[in-house]
Amino acid sequence: MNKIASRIEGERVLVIDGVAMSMDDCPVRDVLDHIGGKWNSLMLLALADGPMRFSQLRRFIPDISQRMLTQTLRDLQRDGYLVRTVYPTLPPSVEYRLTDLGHSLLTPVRGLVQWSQANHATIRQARSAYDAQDGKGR
Amino acid sequence: MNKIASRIEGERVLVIDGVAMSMDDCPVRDVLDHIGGKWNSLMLLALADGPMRFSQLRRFIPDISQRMLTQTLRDLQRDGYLVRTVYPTLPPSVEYRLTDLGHSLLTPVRGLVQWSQANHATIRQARSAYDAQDGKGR
DNA sequence: TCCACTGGTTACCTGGAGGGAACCGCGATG
DNA sequence: CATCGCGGTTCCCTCCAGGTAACCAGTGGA
Repeated sequence: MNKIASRIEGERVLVIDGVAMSMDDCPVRDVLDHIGGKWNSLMLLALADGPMRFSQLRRFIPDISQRMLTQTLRDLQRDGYLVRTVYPTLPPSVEYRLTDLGHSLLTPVRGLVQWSQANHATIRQARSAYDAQDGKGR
Repeated sequence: MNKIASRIEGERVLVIDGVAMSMDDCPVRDVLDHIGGKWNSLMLLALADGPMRFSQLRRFIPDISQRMLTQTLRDLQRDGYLVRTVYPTLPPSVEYRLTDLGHSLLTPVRGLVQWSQANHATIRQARSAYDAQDGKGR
């Protein structure tokens, strides 16, 4: 059996696919929880091909509220995905630019984006099929 | 400018990286919101190398509550990532098995998992650096 | 004089994700 | 007779992500 839920040196660990995954201090969840926010991955994609200013991002993603824009940018900055630079012009302009870490995260994120676009129709189909049989035979 | 926030045939669309992303009915968010749940991606990984039964999964992922286990499995089944098969034994045993769609989703998910493990240390470092400077200079 | 734009902060509120615990029928086991 | 494991369902509660709106200082333009 390849699957092991055990303790290695007192730490609870799952071994899946031959890869150890810690449950107590899971790096995967630690990362996924943050980029899993409503706007985070979209923000990374928005900054993919060049830095943007605050109000530029605001116009680019019209659905985001000012509060969530600030918060999302702060979160991404805190995790080191982007840098915030203030230029002392009048009025001061603030530039957000992806770091190398941010750019490298884009690779797996794009993988998921492409998969989503490729399989969206299939999923919608599966959903309506499930809902239909759920309604009749239960 | 590569970035366009516009309307194509009345639909609000972002063009990022040369790829059109719908905002109104976004396939990416539609997928990411579902696999972004707390247990969903872990569940896919747990079923990666073979089907498992309900209580087998329960023991495998001890932290999940019975309620969330059922709900997560239903969600994944609804989206077509896995199939639920009841064997009329006594007591009836229920098997959960990934579909081809589920397996194919594992590819990009693994990409993210690997990235997370590779860059976890860097991120934690960035976080504590941010928190430290936030404390002093603000 | 009044408004708009810059880049935010703050207070308030709500919906829903997720946790905990009890309960279910059935059969096997002690 | 009681308890365990199977595979759930149901109710209740808490917490927080995220939305709305008001407000801020400073400057430029009509």
